[in-house]
Amino acid sequence: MTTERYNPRAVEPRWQKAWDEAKLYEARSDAPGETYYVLEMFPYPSGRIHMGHVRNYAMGDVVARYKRARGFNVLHPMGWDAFGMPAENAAMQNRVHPAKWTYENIASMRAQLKSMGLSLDWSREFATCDVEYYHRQQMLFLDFLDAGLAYRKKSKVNWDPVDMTVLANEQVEDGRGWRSGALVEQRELVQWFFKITEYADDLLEALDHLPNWPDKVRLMQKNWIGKSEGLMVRWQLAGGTAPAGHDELTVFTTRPDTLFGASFLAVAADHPLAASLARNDPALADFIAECRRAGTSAEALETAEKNGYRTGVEAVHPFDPAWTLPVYVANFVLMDYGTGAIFGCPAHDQRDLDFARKYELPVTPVVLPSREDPTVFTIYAEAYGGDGVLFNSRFLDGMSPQEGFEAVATRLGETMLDGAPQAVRKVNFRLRDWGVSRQRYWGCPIPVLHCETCGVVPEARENLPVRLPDDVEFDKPGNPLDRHPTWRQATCPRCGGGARRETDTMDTFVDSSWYFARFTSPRAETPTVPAIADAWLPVDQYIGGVEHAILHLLYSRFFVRAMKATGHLDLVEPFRGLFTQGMVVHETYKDGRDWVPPSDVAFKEVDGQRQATRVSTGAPIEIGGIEKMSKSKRNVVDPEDIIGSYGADTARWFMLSDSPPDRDVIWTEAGAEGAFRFVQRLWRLVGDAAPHLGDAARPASVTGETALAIRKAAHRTASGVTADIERLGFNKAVARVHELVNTLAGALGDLARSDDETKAAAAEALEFLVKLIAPMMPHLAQECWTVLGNEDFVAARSWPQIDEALLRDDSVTLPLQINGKKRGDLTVPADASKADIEQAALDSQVVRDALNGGQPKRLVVVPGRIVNVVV
RNA sequence: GCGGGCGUGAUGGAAUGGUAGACAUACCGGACUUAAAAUCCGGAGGCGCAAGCCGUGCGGGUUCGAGUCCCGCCGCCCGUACCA
Repeated sequence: MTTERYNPRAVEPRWQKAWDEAKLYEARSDAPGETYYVLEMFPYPSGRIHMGHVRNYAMGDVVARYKRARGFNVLHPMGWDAFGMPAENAAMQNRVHPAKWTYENIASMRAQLKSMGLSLDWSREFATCDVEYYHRQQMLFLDFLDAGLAYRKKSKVNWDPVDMTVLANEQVEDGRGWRSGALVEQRELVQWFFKITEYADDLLEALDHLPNWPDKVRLMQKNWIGKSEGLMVRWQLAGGTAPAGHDELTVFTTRPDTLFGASFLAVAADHPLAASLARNDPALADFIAECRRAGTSAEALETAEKNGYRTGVEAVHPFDPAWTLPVYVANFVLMDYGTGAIFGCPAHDQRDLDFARKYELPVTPVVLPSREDPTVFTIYAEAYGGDGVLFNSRFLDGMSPQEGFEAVATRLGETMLDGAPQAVRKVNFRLRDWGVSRQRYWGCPIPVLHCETCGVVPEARENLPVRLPDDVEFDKPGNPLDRHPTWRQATCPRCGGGARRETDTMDTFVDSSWYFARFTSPRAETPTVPAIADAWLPVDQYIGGVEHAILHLLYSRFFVRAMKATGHLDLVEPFRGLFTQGMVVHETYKDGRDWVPPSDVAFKEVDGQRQATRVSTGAPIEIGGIEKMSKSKRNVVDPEDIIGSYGADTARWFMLSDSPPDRDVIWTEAGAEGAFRFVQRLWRLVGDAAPHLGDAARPASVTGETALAIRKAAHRTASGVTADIERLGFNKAVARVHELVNTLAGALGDLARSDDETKAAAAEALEFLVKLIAPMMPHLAQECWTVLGNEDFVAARSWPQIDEALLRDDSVTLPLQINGKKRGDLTVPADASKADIEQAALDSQVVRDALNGGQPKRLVVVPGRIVNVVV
């Protein structure tokens, strides 16, 4: 009778091996069923998986297994985002070749992932540093080059002096390199770019057609692309005040309606006008130099005082030749946005207002908020950025800002200056082209050559791949490819003369921008097989961390557009559904100034207070905040330890329990133990019941009360779990399974002496239970499945068939409220009419007491929900 | 600054505008045990002997009915920033 303890250490590897041998999870594009592509963001092979991976892949695996059970033809692959700096750092520190380091890491992480029992198609595995992969990436690069989507230009770049490489704007955070944390310098270099701005509008527009993306991510992308519609306005510079060659100044504005509130113009320190003026003005030259210095330091940006230098140049107002405004050089104007020049309207822009107050410039309000008196409305310390009616604005008076915008655009558009309109409409984007050149070794070589006679020449396609040389030294900082004795020497495919190889490699974000497409034909000679890619893509459900909300997702969205333009697939968006999961966090512990790992901390309860001591020394421990697991805080729990002691199913179950998947989950030892206890409890339930189920035929309908209750519980749980998984509400699905187990544990206690009908209901309920947990705890489910007398894989079986009739009750108990407060229950037949329920309510004792013989003021009946009597 | 999200028991969290606190963790009591662990049964928002009253950050509002919707505050978290 007593079931033996479930031993995951024996069971889990056994089934993993069996699944492997059966090739259970290998996907075929010609298999029956509608395709479904589930993908979790592939890992960087750092060497060990962490709890964040466990959570991410557990979620994806639930979706994959669930969809498979629903009859979908599921693709669920895994690979490695394997190029990047850490491998080179390891090479420099430990004198190990990046390739060796990377592939060894991959081997150990693959073993760790396999111990999780994920339903992955490992036959499609690749690493982005495999030559077979970066070969195809080079093919894509050449196609992009042909299509004008890749190009070279000299540009000011963000130079990371520690990593000795260029960074994209996206990779600079607060003026520091995203990886090294070093202050970024500006340098002029010739770089390779992808023309992501070509699709700026489309990338923005298409966000509205991604309903299965989190609003948050769509918004972040929208802000990043930063579209603004405005006017390029040409201002004449007053004769005699401006240097030769500067007759006018063009300004970009999104608020031409506030033109009559303008009180100054300002140009960036790098603006050509500023440069011209500085030649004869040492004080201005000093000011500009100071701006540049401040511009590169992050602290200066933080404190950000608005500083300006009055140049003496005067600009003529576009609508009034007699009205001139001073032109400043200002530290807050950016050369690389718009035209590098602005007009300031202090009343309606806080930054302009701060500037105007500092330099005592006029502040004229031109937008009147509703219900304000135009004769007294005054701007004090805060600019007014809201809507209203234009005033103090001559011919614009009385218009809305939108009407004002149009009126100014029209009038200035018709005003000709030197044969060109004084203003034209212009759409500006914050988004810049994507600089992909990296001065690193461990990346995909850019397949071009520099020929002395032909210039920049793409490598011939038949000469691909351009392989990374193995024999490189990492004893000095910088790019080892530059120092390689022979690798750079090549032959120009155009003229046959000597040429020098490009030594830049591609940003590793390029590698991850199309891997999801490669998974559809991972061994193809071409980057994709379009027909197959189009059959699988887009990815139906993509799951990963929100930290990739902008960069990786935006680059991938660009890539499918560029790949479509070059004929590699026919796709609008890469990811139909996106889910961003929360982090795994853990308490921190401190012994004095030292961080202490959780494994070295023991707890006890003293007077209701949790106290901690250090196991190794007995020292008292201070319990700190709950933070993201990190090496520096030492609050890391190693999945391998957890899987080794509790098993993969326990780790998976705990990761799915309790916390909503988009929020952070706190890893606790108690929580893990609780999950393990549940594993054992479920195992006992199935094991104890299995011998008594017999082969009782499953009746079409049941009459016994217990049997019916069992069936209802099973079908209702199945229905609820189905809905929860569809919405990725894993924590709720877990709660429902708990409920079912609680119910069954009570109902099946005396199964040996039950009638056949009850035994049959129990058999069905246990089958349901096992199928419902199978996506989350596949090993336990399979072991239970076997105990229930099955010889096949539960993972290959279909999802429980739900009998809708069992979801309904014959009678329902409604809460009975008096004046909105619950005063009793009312049990009525499920099909009772509204009138019947009303009558039943009026007949009830509580209502009669409350009415005291009178009539109710109102009677609210929501069938199936509630009854409310207002007296 | 701007944008977004969130505030519910001791804790993680449930709750299409309809019985607030499902489920779990921790806790308390009981059974089993020489004992402990495991397991099983039971308890539990607060106040109150009870009837009952009060309870979802605070203050208003809409509604028969508000954790949920609206307005105004407070607090925390995340993203982002001289973007004209």
